[in-house]
Amino acid sequence: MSLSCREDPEEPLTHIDEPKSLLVREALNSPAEARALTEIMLTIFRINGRLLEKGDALVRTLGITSAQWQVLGAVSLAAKPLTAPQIAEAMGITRQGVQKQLDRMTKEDLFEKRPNPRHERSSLYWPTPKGQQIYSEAMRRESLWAQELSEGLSGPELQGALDLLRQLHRRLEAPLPKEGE
Amino acid sequence: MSLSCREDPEEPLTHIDEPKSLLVREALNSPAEARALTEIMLTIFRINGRLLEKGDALVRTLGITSAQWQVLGAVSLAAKPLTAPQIAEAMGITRQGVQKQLDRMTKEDLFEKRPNPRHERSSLYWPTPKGQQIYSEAMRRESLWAQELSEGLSGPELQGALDLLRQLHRRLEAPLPKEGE
DNA sequence: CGCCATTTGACAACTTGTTTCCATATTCGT
DNA sequence: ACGAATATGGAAACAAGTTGTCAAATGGCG
Repeated sequence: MSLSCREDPEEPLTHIDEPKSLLVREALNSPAEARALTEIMLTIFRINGRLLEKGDALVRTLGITSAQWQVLGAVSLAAKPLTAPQIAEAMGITRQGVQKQLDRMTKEDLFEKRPNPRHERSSLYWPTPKGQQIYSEAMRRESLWAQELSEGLSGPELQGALDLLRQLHRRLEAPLPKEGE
Repeated sequence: MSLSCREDPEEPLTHIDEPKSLLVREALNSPAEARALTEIMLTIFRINGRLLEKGDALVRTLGITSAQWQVLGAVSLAAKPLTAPQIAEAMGITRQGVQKQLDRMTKEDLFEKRPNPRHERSSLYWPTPKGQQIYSEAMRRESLWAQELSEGLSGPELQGALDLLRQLHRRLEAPLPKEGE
């Protein structure tokens, strides 16, 4: 949280060669659009980190983590019981990761397993009344927080940013061309 | 990657009660700005996931992970050798996490330890020529990728989205009010 | 100078999620 | 109906990061 060892930024210590020059040269060669997009990507990383912090803090006193909140949200949004792989697909993470959260939340009486008529081993999961109550309280808090956070932001600008981000997301989802692996 | 078990979305399976109604009610109570912001946050989560995938794929054939790329970037941006805690501060993670990456990369001849005149045990780290070369190639690939990805996107819209995201980031950084913990 | 709080490195345990491997269940083509 | 391809769960290993503990180094203050 603090750099006690080298506060003053100018004194030249031991340095021999400078990769920075390469970084700068590459950046200047790019068109403005690509540079803006790179900045957007970096900002998304930073915001993502902050959002995870805030999200965890928001639901901590409900006894869940934001990962568990997300699982509750995926099932609630589907409005019907889902299997672990279905939830994983909806959340964009692996089924094993989802399964761990489901196991924990089932043990904590937030989810219940139901027999799946379509599959002998792959149970369906549905929130218990306790799980539903916790989820709705989480959503209430999120809603209040979003209202506070959006205070004074321009509606059209928000919508414009959302449109662009969705476009970006669409461009990112399809191709993963193996990169000469 | 595919939901084989429940493709048809309409057939009512076993469901008893519906938290969805709560979700929808909350959403409709919120002003449009808050709803757009919530959508932006969800989209950021999704884009973040895709970006991490792509970033890893981009540098995989260079023999580094995106975490290591980030460490190289932090030191290159500073343009002088840094200690592990300084890099951690710059990256927003803990010094132990950075130290793990530094240890690995030092072993792989991507970083070299230099004696720190200010501290007997806390070494300075600087990329070796090999590390510099790998980093500059990573940046070259990133630049090409960003150009490709930004193709056809409107410059002003990109800039507008960036401005809004930065504003959002600024609003997210300060207050973490403990939430009645 | 000496005490003491802070910083740091080293180490270990834990968390969250991914990957890999295997055994079983399911689906689909013939 | 049979067999192959695909899904699935479970366990184990791995990856990246956090937290906690301890000892050594540093720096400030009386």
